Amino acid sequence: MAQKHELHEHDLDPRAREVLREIILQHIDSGEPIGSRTLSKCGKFQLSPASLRNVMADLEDHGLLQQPHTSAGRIPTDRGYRFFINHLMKSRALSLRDRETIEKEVGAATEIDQVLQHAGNLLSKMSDQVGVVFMPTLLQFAIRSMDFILVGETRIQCVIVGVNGVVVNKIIDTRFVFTRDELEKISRYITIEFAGSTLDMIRRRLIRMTEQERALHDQMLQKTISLGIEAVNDVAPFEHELYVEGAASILNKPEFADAASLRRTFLALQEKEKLVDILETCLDEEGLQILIGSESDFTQVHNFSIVARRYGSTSAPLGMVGIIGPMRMEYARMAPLVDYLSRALSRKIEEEEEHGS
Amino acid sequence: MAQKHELHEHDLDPRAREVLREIILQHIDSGEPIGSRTLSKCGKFQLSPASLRNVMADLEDHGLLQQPHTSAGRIPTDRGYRFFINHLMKSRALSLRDRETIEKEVGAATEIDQVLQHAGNLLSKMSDQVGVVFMPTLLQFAIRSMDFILVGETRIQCVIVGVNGVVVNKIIDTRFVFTRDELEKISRYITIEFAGSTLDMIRRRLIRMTEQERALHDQMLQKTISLGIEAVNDVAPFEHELYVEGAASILNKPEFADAASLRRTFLALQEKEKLVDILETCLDEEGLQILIGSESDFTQVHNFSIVARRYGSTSAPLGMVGIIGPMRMEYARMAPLVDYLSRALSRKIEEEEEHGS
DNA sequence: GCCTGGCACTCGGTCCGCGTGAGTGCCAGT
DNA sequence: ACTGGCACTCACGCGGACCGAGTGCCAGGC
Repeated sequence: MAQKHELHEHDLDPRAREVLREIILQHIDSGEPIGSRTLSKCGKFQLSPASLRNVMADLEDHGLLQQPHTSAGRIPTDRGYRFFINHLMKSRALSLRDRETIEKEVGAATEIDQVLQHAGNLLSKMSDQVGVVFMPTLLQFAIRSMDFILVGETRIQCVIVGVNGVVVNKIIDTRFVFTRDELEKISRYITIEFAGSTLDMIRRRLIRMTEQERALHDQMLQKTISLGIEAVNDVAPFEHELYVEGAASILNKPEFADAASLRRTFLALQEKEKLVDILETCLDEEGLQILIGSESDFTQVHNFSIVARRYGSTSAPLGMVGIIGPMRMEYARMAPLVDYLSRALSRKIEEEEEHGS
Repeated sequence: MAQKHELHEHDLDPRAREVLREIILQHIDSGEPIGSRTLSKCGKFQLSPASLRNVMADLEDHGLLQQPHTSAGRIPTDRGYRFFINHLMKSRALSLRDRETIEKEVGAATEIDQVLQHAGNLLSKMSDQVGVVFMPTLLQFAIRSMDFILVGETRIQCVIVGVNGVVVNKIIDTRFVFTRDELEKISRYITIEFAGSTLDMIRRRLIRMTEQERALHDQMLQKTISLGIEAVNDVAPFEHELYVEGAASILNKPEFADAASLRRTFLALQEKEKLVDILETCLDEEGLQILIGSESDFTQVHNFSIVARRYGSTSAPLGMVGIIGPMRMEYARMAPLVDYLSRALSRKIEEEEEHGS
């Protein structure tokens, strides 16, 4: 009888909602299936176990609860969690201490990579879940400068600095031989010419320039364009960075007690590509995102939930930051935590941007 | 009765040696404890189980075998493996195909980081164990060039290129404000002045120069020295790089079947510091190194063995490459594999060095 | 003196049966 | 509309029995 369509708030009478809420809260706390008896004794309802059983049967019909086996209590389904998060959850505000901790930690590091890694670490510690921080490729971001350094006779390291202070390094093997002087000139030229453009724009302009160049036969120009295109063109090596911190904490959760799921979990956290996929799709949405179990391929397989939010300057989103944990997690605490941290990160990055430019 | 001192080859009569050898081979193959009956039936000995039991009892007295519990067969101890490796093992030569695979893979990548990561990956796949590649800090290596790039108003990225083609990047926050022109001059000056020196030497010379500078009050020189010292001084951020590849494969080994050891193993591979410690100490030895169980703190706790060998140019060792697996691994195959790969890596690096300079 | 077959013993692993307790659905009564 | 009662189900834990692999020891044979 489980209904397929999204459940609205008013589809459930207030009592049923309270019962669902209590079951989820208790289950989050204990990890055990919740039975009618335990629920009756908790004091929140002046109802006998039998009545609660009826309510719970209704909730099960709605697909919000399920029984792991016939004679066990109920645990929430993915839909149950979803309903809880949308309609029932009262997220606790972050304590002053927590906020201070975040501000301090985020403020401490100066280099962007460090800030991000710190953030993941911090998140993992504060949530006791796995913290993830994701920074996608920089293709769509504007650059502040672009420098080329001689690293071997025909090997050049290209250092690109984004307007938001992000630094990306890439090594290019080229067919030309460059001298230090040439590279300095080229660096200066390209930086002046292209500062403020996105890598995408730069690539297109460079390609257009190839045509002009054919007419001029200017060797220096030719080298410049060739190097510029090399640097921007094959953008794949601008690997997205993904920090996964505190995998240890998740291993102690009772849901990952047995060897099989422990192994699966381990492998899942290693396979960063999948994770990157998910976070990339989340990048389009603005607010706090919560993915529960079956709501994405990745979380489905592993019974994970992901709580994440975009961070970055107002002008352009930079990446995602969030936590991964078992579906049974304290969303009421995780939500404000991730929210606050992502905002703190964003603020930090904006400051950096103003300050550095 | 277990003897403490190192066991020599002639301490065991030939038959006992053969028995030990066979037990270890069979145990490596099956993972199970080996009993006298199975051993008798294998055909290699024309002996009854009872006689073999006597031999095995002797081997146990020597501390080479042990029983997991009273009524089980025997498995090798750390000492048993050690004796096996030192005196009994016949390492198979690497097949032509394997050698070709290695040559191809090592030859493919151009950037040193990539080569190393590839190597770890390859090693993991070919051995079905965890592959590790370790590159320590560059303090003791000579540099080819040193460039400084403007990344923020008071933030400079320093790009150091070693004579062996290794590129290291480091971002410095400085109290001075630099212009592009200044940085170009400084880069050129430092590169000309210090090419060929090790970071350690450079630091010492720069510190000596501070005194001269006080007399001159040359602002440019002051800036140069300050930047140079910053780049070299706090060398900790030249983090040693450690690639751990293919952790998945080790999880399928039967010795890590239960949840507890699975968890321990997982955590062990995450804690890279410990691993770095070990590999660092191994860096002094020249040939192939095999660490078994209790022979180091790390391997003891986790029942690991490590097979590793130094790689790098003849002039200076660069790092360690090897595999980590359960003590029960095919040493006869792993040893030549690691050996060959490390030599291939070294050759590659030497070529790079000649070619690039 | 070395090898062997025999024998008693030990111990881990598996299977079975039982009791227990938590939980359910349904129904009749208030 | 709520409640108590009742029969039923099922996972889980426990103890006992059994089996098989392996051992140590001993006495006998080449």
